[in-house]
Parts: sequence; structure tokens; C-alpha cells
Amino acid sequence: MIEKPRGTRDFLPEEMNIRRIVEKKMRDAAERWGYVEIKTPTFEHLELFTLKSGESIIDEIYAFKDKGGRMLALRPEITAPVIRIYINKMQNRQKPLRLYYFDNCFRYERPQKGRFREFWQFGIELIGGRRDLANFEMIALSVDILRSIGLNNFDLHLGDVFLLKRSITRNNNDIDEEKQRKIFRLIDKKDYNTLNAFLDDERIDGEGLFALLDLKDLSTIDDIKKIFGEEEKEEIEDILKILDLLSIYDIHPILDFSIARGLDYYSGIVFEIYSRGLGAQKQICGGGEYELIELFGGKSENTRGFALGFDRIMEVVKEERKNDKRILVVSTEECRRHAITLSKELRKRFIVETDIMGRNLKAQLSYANSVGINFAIIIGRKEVEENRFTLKNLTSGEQFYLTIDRLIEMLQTFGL
RNA sequence: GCCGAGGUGGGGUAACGGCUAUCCUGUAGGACUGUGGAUCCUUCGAUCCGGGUUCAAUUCCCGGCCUUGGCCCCA
Repeated sequence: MIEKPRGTRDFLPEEMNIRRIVEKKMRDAAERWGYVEIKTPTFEHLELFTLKSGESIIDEIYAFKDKGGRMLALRPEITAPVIRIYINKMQNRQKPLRLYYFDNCFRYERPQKGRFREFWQFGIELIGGRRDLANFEMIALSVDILRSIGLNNFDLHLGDVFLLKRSITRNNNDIDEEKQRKIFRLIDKKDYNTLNAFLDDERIDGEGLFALLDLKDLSTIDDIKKIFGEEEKEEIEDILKILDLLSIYDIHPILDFSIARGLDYYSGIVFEIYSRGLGAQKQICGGGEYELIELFGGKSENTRGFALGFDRIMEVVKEERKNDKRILVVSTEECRRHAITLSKELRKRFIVETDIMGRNLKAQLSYANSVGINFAIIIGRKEVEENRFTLKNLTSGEQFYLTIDRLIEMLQTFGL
């Protein structure tokens, strides 16, 4: 027997039913904000992703050479492809561009709870807009989507990598990229002892950095402003504006300037959402402002977006299955042609099955019962001769003897 | 890549190193030729893969694969 590949999943009908319901709610929420769907290819040139994230990510990507010798990759995320499309085809459209997507992505990683090699992301990219307003919209939308699927048990962390970078570079001109990266890694791990030691060793002024990291609420915001210069003050003012607008939606982020994880291309506001009630992989949303357009050869424009981890969300969302009412047209062997004719007619409005097992009448009804069909329509010689149909409500056991018009009418009154 | 746990029909399970691998559920059919659910009978269907130890391996050992909790990583 052939097993499914490592890190992939099969979704049986019961689960797909629920996944589609949640997907639809997320789409609806994004569309209510004026976002429109965009679709990118399942695979792209590998370069698109290495340009964004460096050669080292090849280890974590499904990359391959096609028959023409091209280096391709299954998309590990969808932001870079969307920006590619923007540059190729949408640069001259009027801003803002509000785009959303829902698709599968692939990463070659060790699978564990909430982490798979094929997984689904629902995301948006917002291109253009004044920074404070656009960032507010992005964050409010992410929360609106989560709320619209009935999720409320999560924490929103808001950070700013611009301020974070400036906090170590503004008084330390000679600090190189590598050292910065090391510092960010330690911040992300919250390993402040090692961080302190490193800063001491390198004689890096960490006052601004630690002031930021300690900033949990707005009480020390004025002290922060004193430490930084004009440019940083403007950024802080922007954050305050965003927080104020978010409060309209009753969204109150936790300020968290330790958000720094490996996101070289993020440039300003960043945020992450964590679900309570998941294990190690509890982040269900991540996003922020980034600069990719110029890197990909386009004309500079400010951009931001986020991606929701659909599979992790499915772990915590509670959703009822949708149960459509189903009909089985049951007939004797000699009347099958009539059954198929009736089914053709009824399918214009209803969900209708017919027997293809060649079962007798009793076995057809037994099947209907065991798979949860709600109504059986019985056609035998008597029905055909009298041009009537027997409708049986399998829930109540009631039976009716009806003409075609009355049959359809009655099915409708039963809520089909 | 690292540390730990696990793997028996489709699902859930039993088997001190020893009989044709247990039972429940399920599948298909029958008892029942125009009326479902109950009952009974029959059928189908499994020891993850490969080595090793042994007279004998589902059981013990090693390796792999897969699942799973965590670490690394998470663009």
C-alpha cells in the first residue's frame, strides 16, 4: 500500500466540510473590508524565495530542477509571489491595493504538532496607504477575521523592527549586519543574560534597546522619546495613532519589541498573534511592514501583510458541521429508468442520490438509513402506472403519495 | 539536524517467545421477491519495512520508515 508523504495530511469529507466553512468565513471577512482574491502559481523560480530570504532557505524548501533545467520551488509562502505579480502586472493600479489569498504552501521541515510539510495560509497584502492608517487596517482585519470564525482566546503582540534596529544602531555606527543579526536572535530567544554580555563585550550602548524591551504599556513612553531622536519619535507617534484606532475595534495589543525573529525583510511595524490552547506551535498569525518591491526590481511603495496559519486555527476553532438534507431515489429494478429521470429533475434544486449498487428496495432503504439520508422517494410499478411518487421521511417514518408538483412542494416545506 | 514516546484489519482493541492472531465496530451479502433502523448468519479485512537472536518473533535486539511531545529553525 502506498502511504501519504511525510508531513502531508488527508482530509476526509467530515473534516473538509468544516474546513470549507471556516475558509468561507475568513474570505467573507476579508471581502467585507474590500479585499479581493489573488492566486499565485504553486511553484515559482527558486530565485524568488532566495532573493527574499537568502540562500540558506533552500534547505527548508521543496526545490527541484525541471526538464528544462530551471531551478524551481514549491512556494513556501505567498508574500513574495504576490509582490512579484504586483511588480509584473499591477504597479500602475491605483492605491491602495487590497489583496487576499488562501492556498497551500510547502516547507521541508520536521513535522510536529501544528507544523506540516504542506499547510494552508490565509493572508492579505496591503500595498500603498499612509503608514498609520494602513497598519491599523492590517491589524484590525487580522483580528476581525479571527473573531468572525469565533476565536477570541488569543494574544496580539505588536512590535516595531525599525525602532528595534535604530535602538542599537543610532549610537553605534560601526555595528555590522552580522552582529545585528546575533543581537536580534538573542532578543527573540529572550536570552537577556547572553545579550547583556554580548553588548558589553562589543561595547554597544544598549540603553535604548532595553528601554524598548521593557516597554509593556505606555507609561514610560515619554522616557523612550527622550532617548531617541526625531525620526524615532515620529515612529512612536505612529504607534500611538495605531493603538488609538485599534481601540475602536476594542483591540488592545501587548507591546512587544522582542518580535525580531529572522525577519530580515520586515521594516517597521510587526505583529504576531498567539492562540492560547496550542502547544509549542501556538503562533497563528504573523505579519508586518516589509520592503520587497525594490529588492525585486519594482518602484518603491510601502507594503504590509499578514498570514494566518489555517491548520493551527483549525486545531482550536469550534465549528459545527453543515448538514445538507439529502434525498435517495429508491426504485425497483424494473423502474430504474424512471428513478434516474426523476433524479435528473430533482437535482435542479436538491441533493439527490440514486442506487448504483443494484440493491433491492429494502437494501436501498437500509443504505439510506445508515448513511444519514433524510428522505427516500420510492418508485415502483404502482407509482409509474399512476404517475405518482412515494415520499418517505426517514426521520419520522411518515409516507406521502404525491404527484411530481406536490412532491417538490412538499420537499420544500421540509426545508430542502 | 537533536532528545523522548509510539506503530496489530478501514476505526477501536486482545495475545507468558508457542495452536489457523482475539473481540467490538465497519464492509459486502443473506435470513426478508414493494418499505429503513432491531436480531441472527455468512463474507472481506491486520502484526509498518528490512535484518538479527531463537526450534519458534506480534512479542526480544538493531536499522529504516511513519506518527507523536519537545529542541533547533520558522523566510
